[in-house]
Amino acid sequence: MKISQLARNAGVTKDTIRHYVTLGMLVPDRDKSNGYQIFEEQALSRLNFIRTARQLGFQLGDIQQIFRDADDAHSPCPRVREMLQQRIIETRISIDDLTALCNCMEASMAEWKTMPDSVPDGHSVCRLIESQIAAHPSVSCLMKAYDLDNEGSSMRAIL
Amino acid sequence: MKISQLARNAGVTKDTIRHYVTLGMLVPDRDKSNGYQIFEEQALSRLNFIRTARQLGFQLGDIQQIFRDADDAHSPCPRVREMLQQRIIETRISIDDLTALCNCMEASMAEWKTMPDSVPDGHSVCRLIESQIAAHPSVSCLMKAYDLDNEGSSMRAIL
DNA sequence: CCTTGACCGTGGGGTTACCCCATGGTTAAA
DNA sequence: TTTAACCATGGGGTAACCCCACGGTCAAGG
Repeated sequence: MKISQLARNAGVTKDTIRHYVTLGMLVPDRDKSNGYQIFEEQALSRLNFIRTARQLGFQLGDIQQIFRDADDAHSPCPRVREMLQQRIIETRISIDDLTALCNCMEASMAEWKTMPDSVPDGHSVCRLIESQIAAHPSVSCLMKAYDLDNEGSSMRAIL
Repeated sequence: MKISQLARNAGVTKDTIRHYVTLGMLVPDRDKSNGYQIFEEQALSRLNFIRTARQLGFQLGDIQQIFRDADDAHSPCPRVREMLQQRIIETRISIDDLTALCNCMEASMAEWKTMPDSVPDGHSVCRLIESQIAAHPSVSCLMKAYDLDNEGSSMRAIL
């Protein structure tokens, strides 16, 4: 199989395949006459594996590690379980962060409903955004979103 | 103010400030004797503005546009309202995507509870992940997460 | 006066998972 | 034989920085 056919079969772009080849995640044979990459059926399984793992939240580095484990005849499964658990935790944090962001944005939109458009002068660029700059600037937005205390010290400890 | 003091006052790194300077978002004076960057009080307001806008989900490119508007004495506010609305939509989509991913990961973890660790052979790398490769591979995971139909044609249209 | 440590600027590479372009060679069909 | 489709390679770009190294500058203590 040449690269275009593999790409079609796997539903990825040629660039993606080339990227995996440079990372050593796919190792094609070469047609000696012209240097073309020749992929076996196994490459398709690998691509399916990679796609599935990526859908599960694994990064390419993780997947490379899994392949290395497998090449050493070690079971990658314990590591896979650990990594997935970690990804779940990270993903939950991302969701919480984005939810806080969304709340923050919606609160701002609501506040802005009653505010006029300002013309910038030397001191002000955009009063809408400036209205959101608070006394404890580094934590104000998240404090709003999370409804934390006024002092914000616990939050600052986290940040 | 020199860069370190500005960084301390604003709660960002020197590299961040340098980054903004190269993007033209901050324009320091120069000490002619040694070339050091000299920042005025206004730079601090700008950094607060940038941080707040970033917390609201704006990208640096958006913020540059806002600054350009303000420099032209146009009110950036209408654009800011539009952009924030768009960011809210995008953020909601991201949250939905991550939630689907999280459901997918948790479903896999649950399925794997009863599965043993496999030793890799020529055909299998990790049976845990391979158990998730489905008949319609490009949509299987999202289909599960969204509980879509078996055929998956509508999903494929989206992808 | 000299040393030492903290500061400064510049330039370059790295991160993630690719995408896009240009160049030049190859192949298969008409 | 032309021509369109394919191939490899190399390089640059994405977002928002972080980190390192090199070499110059400055201020305080001995």
